[in-house]
Amino acid sequence: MTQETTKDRIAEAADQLFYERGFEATSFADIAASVGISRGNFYYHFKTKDDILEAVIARRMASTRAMLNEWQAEGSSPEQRIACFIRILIANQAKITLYGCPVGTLVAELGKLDHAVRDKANAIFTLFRDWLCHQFEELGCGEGADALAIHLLARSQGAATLAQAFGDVEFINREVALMLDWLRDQLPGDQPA
Amino acid sequence: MTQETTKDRIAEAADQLFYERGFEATSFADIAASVGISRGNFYYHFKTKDDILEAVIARRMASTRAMLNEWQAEGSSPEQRIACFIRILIANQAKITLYGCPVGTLVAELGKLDHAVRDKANAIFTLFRDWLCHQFEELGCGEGADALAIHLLARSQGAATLAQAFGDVEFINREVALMLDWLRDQLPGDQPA
DNA sequence: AACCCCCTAGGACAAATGACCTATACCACT
DNA sequence: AGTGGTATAGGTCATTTGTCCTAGGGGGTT
Repeated sequence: MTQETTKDRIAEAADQLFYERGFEATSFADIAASVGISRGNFYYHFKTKDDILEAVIARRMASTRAMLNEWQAEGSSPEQRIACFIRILIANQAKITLYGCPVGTLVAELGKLDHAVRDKANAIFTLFRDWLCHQFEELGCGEGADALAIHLLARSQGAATLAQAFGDVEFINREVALMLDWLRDQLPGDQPA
Repeated sequence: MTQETTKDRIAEAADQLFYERGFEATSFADIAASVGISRGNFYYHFKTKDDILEAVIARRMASTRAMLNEWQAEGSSPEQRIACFIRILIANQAKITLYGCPVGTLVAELGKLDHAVRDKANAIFTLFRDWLCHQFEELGCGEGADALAIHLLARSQGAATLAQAFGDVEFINREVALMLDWLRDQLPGDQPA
C-alpha cells in the first residue's frame, strides 16, 4: 500500500474537475480548493496547467490500460471482452448522463483549442481502438477488425453524447442492448438470421 | 434582399467562433475583431455574453428548421428525407473532421458548465429528434419511431466525434454507408434478408 | 546543535476578460 | 438649421487566471 502523495491527490482532483467542468473552465484555484491546499503548494508540484493536464491524461491512460488488462486476464472469450467494453456505459451511466464520456468530451475540447496535448488525449481513444481491433481479430474478423473497432467506439460515443444531452438513463440501456445484438451479428461462425 | 445588419454579422461571426473554438474559449475581443468593429459597438448590440449565445442558438435553430423544411418540401419519401439527414455528415465532413458536430459539441460544453442556456441548445437536438421521429412514423414504425430517431441521432453524433478525434474523413463515409444500410433495414414492408 | 532538503503557505504581478460609460458621428425628419 | 434617435469608437474598472517568488515548518542526517 503505497501512500497517496499530494501530487496524486492533485491529479485525482484535477481529473474529476476536468471531467465535470471541462479543462478550460477549471482553474488552479478550483483544484487547490478541492484538494484543500494552497495555490503555492500546488505550483510546487505542477509548474503549468499543461503539466496537470498531462498528468491527468497519464492517469487515465494507466487506469484504462489496467481495466483492459483486467478484462483480458479473466480467461474469457473475445466477445465477452467486447461485451465488457460495451457495458462500461451501464457501469458509468450516472456520471455519463451528467457529464458525457470523459474521453470524448476531453478530446473534443482539446481539439477545438488546438492544444499541444491533444495527441496524448487522443491516445486514450487509440488505446481502446487497438484493443477492440485485437479482440475482433481474435474473433476472426480479419481485415475488417479495425473498422469494427472504430465503429463500436463511435456507437458508444454517440450513446454517451445523447444520454448527456437528454439526461436519459434508459436510453443508455437501449443502446447497450442494440450494441450487444450487433456484436452477436459480427460473430463469423453464425449464419445470419 | 434584406440588408445584413451589424447585429447579424456579430451573431454570424460568434456562431462560427463558438463552433471552431468553443463558447468559453471565445472572448468578446475575438468576436469584435472577427467582425472588424470595436468592443464598444459590440456591447451596444449585445449586453452580455449569454445574449450572444442565445442569438447564436436562435440562428442555428432557424437554419436547422429551414433545412428540415427544405427536405420536407421536395415531395420526397420519408426514407429519402432521413437519408438527407444522414448525408449531412458528408456535406459537412471537412468541418466535422476539424471541429466535430456544432450541436453536439456545444451541448456537451454547456452541459458541463451547468449553463442557463443549456436547454435552448438542447432544443436543437430535440428539433432533429422530433423531425426524425415524424419521418419514422410516416414510414410506419409506429411506437418505435422515437427510439429509432434518437438512435440515429446517436449514430450520427458518434461518427462526428470519432471523425474529429482521428481526423479521418474516410471513416465518415463508411459510417454514412452503414447508417443508410440500417435505414433500409427499418423499412417495415421489407422482409429481412 | 547545525545543516539540508522536501513540502507548504500566502502573497505579488501582469495579462486577459466581461462589463460598463461617455463622446462623437451619422441620418432622418421637422 | 436644429433635434433626436441610432450606431460606432475608445477608454475604464473590477475580477479572475496563470505564473512566479519568498518565507517558514518539519524531519532526518551529521
